[in-house]
Amino acid sequence: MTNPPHDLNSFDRPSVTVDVVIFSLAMAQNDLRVLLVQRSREPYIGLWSLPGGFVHVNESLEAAAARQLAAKTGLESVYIEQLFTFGEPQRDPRRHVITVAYSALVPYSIIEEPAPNAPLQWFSVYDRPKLAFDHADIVDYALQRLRYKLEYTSVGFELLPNEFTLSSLQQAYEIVLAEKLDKRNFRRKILSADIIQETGQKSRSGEGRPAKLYRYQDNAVAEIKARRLFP
Amino acid sequence: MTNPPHDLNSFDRPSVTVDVVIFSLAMAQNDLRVLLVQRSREPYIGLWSLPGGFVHVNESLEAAAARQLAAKTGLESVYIEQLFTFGEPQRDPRRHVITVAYSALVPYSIIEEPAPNAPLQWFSVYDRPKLAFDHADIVDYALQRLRYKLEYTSVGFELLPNEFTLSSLQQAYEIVLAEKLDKRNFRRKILSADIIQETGQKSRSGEGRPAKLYRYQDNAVAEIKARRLFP
DNA sequence: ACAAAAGTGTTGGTGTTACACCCATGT
DNA sequence: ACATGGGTGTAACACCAACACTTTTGT
Repeated sequence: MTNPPHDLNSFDRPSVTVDVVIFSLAMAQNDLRVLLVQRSREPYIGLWSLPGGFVHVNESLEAAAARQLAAKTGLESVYIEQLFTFGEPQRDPRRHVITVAYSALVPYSIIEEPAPNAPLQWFSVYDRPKLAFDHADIVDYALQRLRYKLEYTSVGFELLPNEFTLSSLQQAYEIVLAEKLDKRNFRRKILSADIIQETGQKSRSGEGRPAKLYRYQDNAVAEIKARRLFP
Repeated sequence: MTNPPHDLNSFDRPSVTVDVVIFSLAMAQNDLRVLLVQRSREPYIGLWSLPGGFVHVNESLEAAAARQLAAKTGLESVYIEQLFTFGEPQRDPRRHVITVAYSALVPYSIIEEPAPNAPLQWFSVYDRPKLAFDHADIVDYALQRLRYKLEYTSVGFELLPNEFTLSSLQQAYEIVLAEKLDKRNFRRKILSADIIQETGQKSRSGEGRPAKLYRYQDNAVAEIKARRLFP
């Protein structure tokens, strides 16, 4: 989002915003969602856009991104990562605004659903409305990057609650990658990567055999071995 | 480089620069070099720093980076890539300056050596002077990224002239990765990637058997197959 | 003829994919 | 007892790493 400043002076330098692509999973709907805000003023009034805003002076970029995230979700310590900086002069029709794009991963179902007509909604990344500015490019880029990182790092765990079953982890991977994975191969690879541990508990959610619950060993997103998780 | 503006007003928003890590190979010295400029004013006067400067209004980031590159090297159409954006408020002791770091690869020996006391010099990335601001971090990051991309894309060709031998290509890889590679495996992998073609010519540089010359097929830096070039 | 660099194959090991059935629980 | 989802092993194949000698040229 690139709101106008309160004074409309034209400065001789571009200004800087952050925009945050906030992803979360809707496991029940088998869907990857992104949080969008509806613009209340020109330009692009009524269109949806990424949460974002100006970087304050003496505020780090990551702090600015975290501030946007906290403002929209109330969440503070979630995974957040710089993506890319978009600076085409015409990306904002009013004046030159450079935006540093961030991506955040919010654990599944941590946030309650907004009211149906709220100006803040979750949308499927696979079926989203027309976005303001170049935000569609930013979301596309973020998705591509998320998929890529899912394959060779352990970011995937950031989308799940602390304790999870291997099936739900696999489902998360399948939703993001938009493809089916082989159950046995998936389990072997995750287990052999040695990054999760059993909690000793079992989930008993409805029917079927209860599944072992696992915990991610480390909060840091580490490279998984030398090789990709799913080539 | 983050020069002060001519007026020293303190604005209420951070300003934006680009800094460019310009790499080139010194094949004869088996060295990877980076182009640095010596600062002529405070802060960090006398220290070396990356070529850089403010992004003009209505100028794209990539254009600003290309402008810096052309100003220092005279080169226009070389490989240039956005790396990361550094925005810690204290990275410039004067005021908040956000810099978008770019990396450029300049073909081997395209540029003449500057005069010995010029304020613009090539330095070995492995043995470089103390750098101003956070530029040492930026160079480290650029080197890490270059190594990484070398492994799974074809950026390596950007460091060589249009026509090259497999031995010189291997030498380029060895310099950047700072490790020896197996000749037979290297050749097999490059040739099977199907991204270079024989020119039909041979290099006859001094002693030894003349080597076939190859040309890179495509100017675009493409992913090489699904797998890394050198895992 | 010899020094120097170019060029060339094979083998063992490791990782990856594809694939089908039994197990524990709730109804 | 049956429906539901959890959990497990193996065999063929592809890719990778390690390794040494022959060829072509200049001197």
